[in-house]
Order: sequence, then structure tokens, then C-alpha cells
Amino acid sequence: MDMNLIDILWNQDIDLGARREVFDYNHRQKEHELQRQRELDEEKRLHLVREQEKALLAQLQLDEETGEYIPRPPSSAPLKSAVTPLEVTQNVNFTEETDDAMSFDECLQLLAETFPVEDTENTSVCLDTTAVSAPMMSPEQPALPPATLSPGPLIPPPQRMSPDLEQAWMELLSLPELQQCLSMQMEDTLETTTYPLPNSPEVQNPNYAFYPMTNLTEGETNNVNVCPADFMNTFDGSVPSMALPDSLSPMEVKAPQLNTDFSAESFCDIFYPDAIVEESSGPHGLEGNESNTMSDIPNKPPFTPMDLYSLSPGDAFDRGKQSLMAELPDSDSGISSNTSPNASSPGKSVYGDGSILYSDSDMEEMDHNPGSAESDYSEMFSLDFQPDGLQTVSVLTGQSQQQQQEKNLKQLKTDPVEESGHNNTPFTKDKQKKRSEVRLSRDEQRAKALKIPFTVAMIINLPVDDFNELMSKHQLNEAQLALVRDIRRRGKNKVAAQNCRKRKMENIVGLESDLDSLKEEKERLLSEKSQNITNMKEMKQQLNSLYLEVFSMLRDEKGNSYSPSEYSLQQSTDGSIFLVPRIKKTFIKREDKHLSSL
DNA sequence: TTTAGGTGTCATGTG
DNA sequence: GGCACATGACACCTA
Repeated sequence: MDMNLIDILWNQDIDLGARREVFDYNHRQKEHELQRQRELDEEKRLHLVREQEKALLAQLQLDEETGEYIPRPPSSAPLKSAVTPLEVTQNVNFTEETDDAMSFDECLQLLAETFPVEDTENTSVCLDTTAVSAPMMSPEQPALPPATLSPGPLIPPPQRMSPDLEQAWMELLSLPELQQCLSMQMEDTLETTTYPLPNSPEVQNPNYAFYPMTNLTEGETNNVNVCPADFMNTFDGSVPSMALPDSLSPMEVKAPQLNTDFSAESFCDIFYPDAIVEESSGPHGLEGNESNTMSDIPNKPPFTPMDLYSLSPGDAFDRGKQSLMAELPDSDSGISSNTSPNASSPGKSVYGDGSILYSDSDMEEMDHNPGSAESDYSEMFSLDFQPDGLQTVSVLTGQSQQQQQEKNLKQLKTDPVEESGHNNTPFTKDKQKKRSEVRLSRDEQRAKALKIPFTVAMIINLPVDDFNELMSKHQLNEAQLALVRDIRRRGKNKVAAQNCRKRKMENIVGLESDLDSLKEEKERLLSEKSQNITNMKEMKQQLNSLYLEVFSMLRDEKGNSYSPSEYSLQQSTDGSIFLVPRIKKTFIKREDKHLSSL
């Protein structure tokens, strides 16, 4: 019943691009079970960590002088007997930390010297996966070789692997055209190798949930998203922030440092070929690491700077999109990536970190609908670059082109579908987005009509020098030049207007804040003034009563009191007090007035 | 239909 | 003088 209803609703909304998984009860149920499984694993892991900490503390004793925990002397028989296998593992790991690092470096060095091919790093990585993953296994795993738990130095991979097998690996890995086959082979190897199960506590790294398991089939999930997730964590730039528990194996902490010198794309290419097809349309596959991308450029001498420009739109976009999706998976549409005017300055937005940044509207569109944005740019890419003789550098290999075509077909079928799986509100800002797209596509259509071989983003965001260089390298006619300049001017002005309005709003907010503070100041001063008036009245009353008191104490020669209406007390400048008759005073005043009038 | 808010674009000023 | 940027003004669109 529910499923029929869901089917009906889905069929009704298919034109909106909603994916069937959104309505699939089984799919949600499966996700729910996975979530529960993860929570259970996390609890188990925490429990194990606590046990390890307890055991470690039991092995130590508090030095009362320094306040440090020091190992108990070996003569302490009861404590020694209390050492659990977990502690053994931990001790072993402490010893492995240095020894393994040496063997790892030696291994890399040996591989680099022996096989100086382009993919040597990748090769070492593939071999190192076995070296690294073995100590990562849970101590409870029966498949763990006892030698890996011994406190001695680790056996380097060449010794661990039979020479014939190693040679076969090397030859296979050294051929770039066999990378795809290799990836499939490695995938099979992963499925058959006894890697730690998901409930293994050391595998349950919190970051493992970031792995895009939605792209995997059910059968792959258990095998693939477990062990490689740890390796995947070695590629994002947040390795120090992972904050692995101290009780975890030092090898796990060590692994990212050891593996930082190989490319993430090749590694992911090995482990997740399908995911790369899904995630990336460029020839380099998954390229979330900017530095990695930049380091790749010198390794590709056939690409001139012009080629890099040519490659940049789709390539950089993919990177930008992926980084956006990675950093802002649930980014709200209202968030502007350029929060400060300087940050949004287009002059600084290009090639600062090796990639093209996009204007606020572009970024917003990417946030809203990365899939459609990608298709737009890929469409521009193919439309603009294919007919141009100067742009015949194909950014897609044959296979990836086919994949891209399939992807575009998929895109046409389910264009508004959010690839990331989280649907944005399709009815709130959709029209704004469409309007923006209309405006954006207007220039794109003009550019397409005039066969301008650049994307609008390139025209707008390139620095003036690079833009001029780009213009000089292409023979454009007057109409094309005029349109390119108009597009650039409008794009720049659009960003400037956005920044201007942002500043204006900030100024308004600041002025409102100032106004509030000034109002508070005014209230405070008024209150202070009223308080002063009250005090002044009180003092006047006290002075008046004091005056009357003093006046009532005065007596004439006959002992009679003076009338306040007839006399008054006045103080001279030297402080002496005089009793002055009021009549006389008024008379003197009149006399003074008379004299002054004369 | 009216209206307020958002956004793009143009013209102009400024450094 | 040319350029990039800032900003007021206007038009258009949308809720």
C-alpha cells in the first residue's frame, strides 16, 4: 500500500527530478539499519577504548613527585598478570611506531629506486596498503598474522610478498593503461581479503561515514567502505583534526603522514573507480586535493598554459563542486561563499589557489544544483571547445567521454536531481535560481552564438593579464571581442553591485546599532539629569530649612526675633554674614537703578 | 492589480 | 587616459 502510494507520488513528481530513493521505504530502512549499525559499532569502539585506557592505566603508576604516570616496575607480579591482550597490542604498537616508519620509508625508497615509472607512487601505495592495513586489524581478528604483533620491526612488503607476486604487481601497476583493470582487481582483492569488519573498533573512525557509500551497491558496502575509509581519511587536509583517540594504534595515526606523498586521485582511482565515474567528469578522476592538482600540472608537460586555461573550466569546476559538496554538504542556499568584499573581489578569485572561483551567483547555483551547473559547464565546454581548432585538446579520454555522455544522458533524464542526495527546497528559491540561470544563459547563448571559445566564468573571473593573454591567443572578430568585453564588464559589475549592496546592508546594520547605543546613551543622560534635578531640589530644601533655622535664632536688642519678610541674611565675599533689611535692600536697588539710568 | 524586495545593468564618480 | 571598483538610478522579476 505504502509502496504503491510512493510509486504514484514518484511518478507524479518524476518531472521534478526527485529520485526514487527518496521515496523508497526499503532504501530508507536500509539507511536506518546502517545508521543503527554504525551507532552500535561506535559504542563498541568507545567501550574498547575505555578498556584499553583502563588497562594502560593499570599498567602505570602515578609518580607523586612529577604527577606523571610511569610504567610500574616489572617486579610487580599482580599488575603484570593483569596485562590483557589489549595491552600487549598497545605495547606492540608503541614499538612499531618507529620501526614501522623506518620500514615504510625503506619500502618507499626501494620502490622508487627499483621502479622509476610514473606511477611508482601509486605502486608503493598499493603495496603499502597491505603493510598499513595489517597492523590496523583488530587484535581479535584471527586472520592477523602473529608476526605483525611481534615487537620487532615490521617485515617490509618486498619480504612479505613473494617475489613473483610482487613482480606481477609491479608490472601491472606500472602500466597506466591498465589502471582501470587494476582498480577492478584491487576491488576484488579487497573483497576477498580479510579486512577488519565494520564492527572492528579501530576501523570505526568517525570520518568513515563521509565515505560516499551511496554510490556503492549493497554487496560492496561491507567490504569497501571499511578499510579504504581510513585511507580516504589520509587525503583530506584535516588529518590533525581527526583527533584519534590515544589508545588507537599508532600505526593508524602514522599512516596518513606516510601516505601524504601519493596522489589521492590515483588511490581513489584504484579503490573506487565507480565512484570516480560518478563524481568526476574530468580526466583526472577524483581531485579534491588542490595541492595535489597543482602538483600534477608540472607532470604533464604536453599541457601549455593555454591548455590549462582550456582545461580549467570543467576541471576546476569539478574540483570546486566537489570541494563545495565536501565542505558544505548541507549548505544553505543563502550562504555566500564570499563573505567579505575582498574575498569576493574577482581579481583575487582566480588562480590564487590554483583554481577558478566563481561569483556569488555561480557559487550559489552550484550550491543549489551542482548537477545542473556541471552540465551547463560541460555543455559549454563541449560546445565551445569542440569546433575550435585551438581547443582540440580533449579533456576526456575515450572511456571517460563515454561515461560523460552517459552522465549527460542521465542528467537530461533527471536534471534537477540533487546528486548529493539531499534535495534543496525546490519551490522556494527555484524561481530565483531559474531567473539567474536565464540571465546567465543569456550571455552563454550569445557566446555560443558567436562561437566564443571560453566559458562565461572564464571571461569574468580571469585576471586582467590572463584575460588579455587569452584574448591575444585567440583571433576574435569585433563582435566576439565586444561581446566578451560586455560579458566581462557585466559580470564584474554584477559582483561589484552585490558587494556594494552587501556593504550597504552592513552599514545600515552598523548605523542601526549606533542608533541603539545612542538611544541608550540618551536615556542614561536623561535619567542622570532627572536625578540631578531631584538632588538639587533636595539640597535647596535643606538650605531653606537651614536658613530659616539660623534666621529664627537671631534676636535684636530687645530680644525680639527678626521678621523674615523684613530682613534677610546675606553673605559677603569674605564669609561674614550680614542681616540686611529687605526694605533697604529694595531701596538700594532702586537707587542703583536710578543712578544707572542717569 | 499593487507593492515591496531582490537582482542585473547602465552611467558616472573616484582612486 | 585607461582601468578597476563603487554607487546611484532604473528596469525587471517574483512573491
